[in-house]
Amino acid sequence: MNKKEIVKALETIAIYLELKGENSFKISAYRKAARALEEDLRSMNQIEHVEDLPGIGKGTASVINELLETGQSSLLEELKKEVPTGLIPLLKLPGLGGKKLAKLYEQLNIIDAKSLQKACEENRIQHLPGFGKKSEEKILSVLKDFGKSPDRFPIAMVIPIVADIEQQLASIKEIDRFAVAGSYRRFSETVKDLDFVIATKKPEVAAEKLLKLKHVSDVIANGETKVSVELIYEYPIGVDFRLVEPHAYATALHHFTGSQNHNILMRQLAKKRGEKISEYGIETENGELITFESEEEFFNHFQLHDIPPELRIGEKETERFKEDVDLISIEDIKGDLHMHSTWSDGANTIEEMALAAMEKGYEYIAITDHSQFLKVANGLTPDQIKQQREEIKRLNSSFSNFAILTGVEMDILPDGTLDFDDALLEEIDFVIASIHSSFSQNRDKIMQRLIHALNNVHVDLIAHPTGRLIGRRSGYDVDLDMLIDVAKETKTALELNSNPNRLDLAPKWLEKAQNKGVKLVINTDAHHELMLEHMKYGIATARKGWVKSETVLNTYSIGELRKHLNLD
DNA sequence: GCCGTTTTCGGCCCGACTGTTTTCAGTCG
Repeated sequence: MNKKEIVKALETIAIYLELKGENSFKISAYRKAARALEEDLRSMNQIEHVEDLPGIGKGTASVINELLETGQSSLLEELKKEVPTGLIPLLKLPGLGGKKLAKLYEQLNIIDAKSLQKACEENRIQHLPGFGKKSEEKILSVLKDFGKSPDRFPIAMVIPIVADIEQQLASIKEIDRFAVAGSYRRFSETVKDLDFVIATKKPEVAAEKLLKLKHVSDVIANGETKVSVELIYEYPIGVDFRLVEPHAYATALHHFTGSQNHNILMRQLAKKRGEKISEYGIETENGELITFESEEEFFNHFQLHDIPPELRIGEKETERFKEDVDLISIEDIKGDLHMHSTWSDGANTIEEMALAAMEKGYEYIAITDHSQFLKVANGLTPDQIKQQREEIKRLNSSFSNFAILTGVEMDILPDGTLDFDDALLEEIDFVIASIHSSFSQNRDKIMQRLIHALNNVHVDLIAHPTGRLIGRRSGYDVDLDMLIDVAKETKTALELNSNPNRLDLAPKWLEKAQNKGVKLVINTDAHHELMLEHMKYGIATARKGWVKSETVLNTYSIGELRKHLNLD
């Protein structure tokens, strides 16, 4: 059994224990053990004694060892016999947790959604202790929408929603300051709901106005400090607003940004010092409440450097940020090396793209229109590439302190060959190779295609290496460890595509690539001048992978870049 | 179930809201 399967088994055990209404610390012990395994970089056969990992003790170690030896867990098998499988999806219903479901199973023999609905309709639930008429009505109503809308939303889908909410919040005059928090602020790939922290001296008035926001379809909670609503855009999405007094804004923002596990780490840290963290501030031993102007000051209080939201994952950040951590930031970016113009499927001319890039303070861009194979995107023929070079030459002569590199995003064809021959590629400043076809080929064939491209001396970059679209398609079957190794051998860079639908490569692989000495390029793949703005999403993703600016080619000055690409 | 410079028992992050109670359990983040 491999690590992934063991982690899955431990998590499944935790779910079953939850459904039995077990002690919550016991449940989280199994989850902790699963996390401990996941975080350890070694594979199962490289770990000699699992018990040595923090968070794994006698009990969970014996489960792990049994899984390793027999491929089964007697505990899990036993639990499966005791607890009906149909209860598991019901844990996702809002308002129903393990304890309540355990009660429903024991008292009314409810084993799945169907029997739960029946019991509600027959009014058998309202008589149970701890339940009432309202609980019954609520369960019926959540059952109705069960499974209708997606579990989590891809980040790209909620970006415009957040912008819309922010715009409305800005117009409420009782709100002093506000910010989006939660997994959106941490820039997770997908988010379940949205959180906003609001500083106000008039919480009642502000709360009232929040209930009148556009798209509000339901009010989930309406308290003094928390307003929870459902908004309907394409799908219904939950939005929590937390109202705090202005002086508590920084600690509240930290608290509601999370992650949950990051907060636990911070609170454990505080506890060791005899202090207590809550959203309202830090309570010292003598009962004094300290608040802060900024999150940075809050972290400094614990002798930590400012931990950016993207890295608040609850793993090693409280250790690593004892020191100053060198991470890439948006100011380091000096150019963008993947974008399209009206020559293929872009919306703006080359000149417009260049002007927009200058506006952002860049030193250079590369124009990388599609190659001839990609007919749907109006891919360029060799002749057109040559004509385009003339236009770029003309434009360059009119610029001072800015350069356009000639480029192409060349298709790696289904048979593994490249769309242009070497003689043409030789003349192009920046050559990107990428896959846009035959996604369903097996791993061997996909790797054969990628490796052929990597081995071509003219290819400078592999774009969106996995082809994934977050929440929509998983991409083609790439052996990423092998891709990284071959990229290192051939001195080819790998792309971090900043388009929020892609974010490809993902942070874990960026970290691996950087550790192996592979260079990265963070590009927007803009098809419109406004999409040059997507760079910030790439930066956030890079920071999640602990990427340093020296790893990233488009932090180089134009001189350094030309030298690296052997253009002079 | 895990853990230990308040150690082998008794804690385990902390608080808001709801719906049930009549002081609190369960759920959620």
